Formats: sequence, structure tokens, C-alpha cells
Amino acid sequence: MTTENNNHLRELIRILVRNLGILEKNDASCCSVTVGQCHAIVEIGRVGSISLTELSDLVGVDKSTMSRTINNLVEDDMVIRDIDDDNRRYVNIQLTDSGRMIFNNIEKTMNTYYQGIFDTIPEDKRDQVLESLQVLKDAVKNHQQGSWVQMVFETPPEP
Amino acid sequence: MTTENNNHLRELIRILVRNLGILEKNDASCCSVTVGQCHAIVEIGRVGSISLTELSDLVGVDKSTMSRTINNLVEDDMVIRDIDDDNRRYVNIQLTDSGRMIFNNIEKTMNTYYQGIFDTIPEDKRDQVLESLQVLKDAVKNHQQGSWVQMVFETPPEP
DNA sequence: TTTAATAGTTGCATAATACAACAGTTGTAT
DNA sequence: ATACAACTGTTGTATTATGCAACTATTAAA
Repeated sequence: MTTENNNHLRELIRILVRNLGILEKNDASCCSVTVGQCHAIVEIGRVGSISLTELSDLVGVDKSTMSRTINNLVEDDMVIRDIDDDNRRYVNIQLTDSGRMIFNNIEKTMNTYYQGIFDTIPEDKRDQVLESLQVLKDAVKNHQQGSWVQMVFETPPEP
Repeated sequence: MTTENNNHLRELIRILVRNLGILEKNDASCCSVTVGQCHAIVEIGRVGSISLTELSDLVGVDKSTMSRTINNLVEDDMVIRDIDDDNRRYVNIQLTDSGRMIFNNIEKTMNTYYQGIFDTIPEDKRDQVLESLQVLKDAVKNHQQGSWVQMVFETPPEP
């Protein structure tokens, strides 16, 4: 019966996500960064320089929201916002030295965290886990039928 | 070099979560339920009857927030809120028929969604994926060093 | 040159949320 | 028995996050 496996998959992912703390929205702040700012910093740090709309798409918020987030980060001297010379509609958003320190700290912390998890996996299973995640990721991508959120909120209840 | 694998793990999970739409906070509503209500309904539906504090812990919000969420659901005739006879401090929260319909709809939709993903996984990989998720879940649990969110927000930056 | 498209900002409204204060209920210790 | 502590849930209050729409400035297209 595939239904068992299916529910199993769903439940495993559900618990995994919960245990990983992915849904947590911690407001408490060291480094005086909120979660929203944290996401922005990570994305900026990864690509080096990015425009506002690109960044908002990446993080998944409205450009107005991101505009304000960046505004705060600029005030806190974490990022700089330069007008692009080639196309003056764009702003190039980059980390300052101060922002890069925070970025490095976040990266180091998260890497340490995932390293710890990885090390906890029995040695003979590690490759298998990585490969499986890859397979699962591809399956999700190929399935591509929108997220469950969309489905739930767009599917009318039984008549 | 384990660092490669480590980053690989982190990146795989990151993309997986994104593709699964776990972070999406859709406000649009069919069935006139918000995401917060959706979470509550799912949890209530799973356990049948539950107290307010238990529910708020389960969903991960303050009891006051949950109190209001339940309030709205009661007004919309999705749940009923009864005072517990044994201990009148507690309220027993349960789904109404109407709420159960929504619950079933959500469950069916999510199961269909995950079924679709599962079916997209190459047949000879399915068992492996499930087992790997189990292994990973255990690793996360055993590692148990708090979520990365806590770490990031509690770890001071390098001096 | 006029018109359309695009990037970003800001005004406005709303929803989510937490914290603290409060009321009612139960357990406990004297 | 009574007073006190612990607990559950509700509500007042304030804050924050967020999106939409309107607007400006810039560029592309016609």
C-alpha cells in the first residue's frame, strides 16, 4: 500500500522540519538582527551584490518589505546601498565590513550546526542520506505542482 | 573533507524546504481559514480533543495568540470550546462537523501532494529515501543542541 | 517624442504576535 | 479551614511584519 509510505514521507518531513527549527521565528536578537534581516544578510552575503527586487524574490517577501528591511540594515551600518551606474533604476546592495562579520558568524554557526548533525549520522549511512536528499529534492522539483499551501488554499472543500 | 558534505547537507535541506513551500505564509484563503487557523485545525484534528495551552505549545505560539485563533474558529463554527468537567480550568477544544470537513480536506490535499512527490521518486529509490529521512531525523534529534536559530541569535560575533 | 515598462520608496491598512495584567480554578501546606 | 501558590485561559496594549497601491525616477520601445 503506497498510502502508508506516503504518509510516512509526509510525517518524516514534518518532524524533520520541526526538529530543525525551520519554522521558528525568533525575535530575540543578538547582533541586533531580526530574523528578516538575518535572511537578507545571508542572501546578500552569498551573492555579494544584488538588487532589491532580486533579493525580495530570493527571500520571498514583497519588495516594499525588503526595502524597509534594507533600510534598517543601512541605518545599522550592515549593508550599503549604491545606485547602479549602468542602470540607475537599480540599487546594488552589499554587505559592509560590519555586515560581513555578522554574515560570517551566521554561516559559521549554521555550518557548525549542520556539521554536528552530519557527524551524528552513522558513518556508513552518510552517503546514502545525502544521495537520498538529492533524489527527494529532484522529486519535489519534478513533481512541481505547486506547494501544498497553494493546494490547500485553492482546493475547495468537498460539496 | 567533511566540510563539503556538511555544506552539502545544509544546502540540500535548504533547497528542499524552499521547494516544499514550507516557509510560505499564504494569506489567501479558501474555506476562510488563515494559515494560523490551518495549523490549529490540523493539530486539533489529529488529537481529537486538546487544551489551549497544549495546542499553543504544539503549534508554537503564545497561548494568547492561540486563544484568539480559537476564538475566530469558534465564531466560524469550525471548533467548539467546552469547559472540562474534571478540571474547570481547562477547555476542551474539538472540531465541529464543519471543521472536520476542512480538516479532512487539508489532510487529503497534503496527502495527495506528498503522494505525488513519492510517486515521482524512482521506484528503486523509495525505500532508501524513507530510511534516510528516518536516519536524518534521528541524527537531528540526537544531536539536540538547539536549533540553528537559537545558535545564531545567541552566539556573539567574533570579537 | 511620447508611451510603456521597470525599480525602488512610501503611505496606509491590516494581521499576527507577544507580554503583562487579570479572573477563575485547583492543589497544598499550615 | 484557610491562606497561598500554581496553573489555565482571556483580554488590553503595543509592536512588528507585511502587502497593496500610489508615486517618483529611470530606461526601453514605439
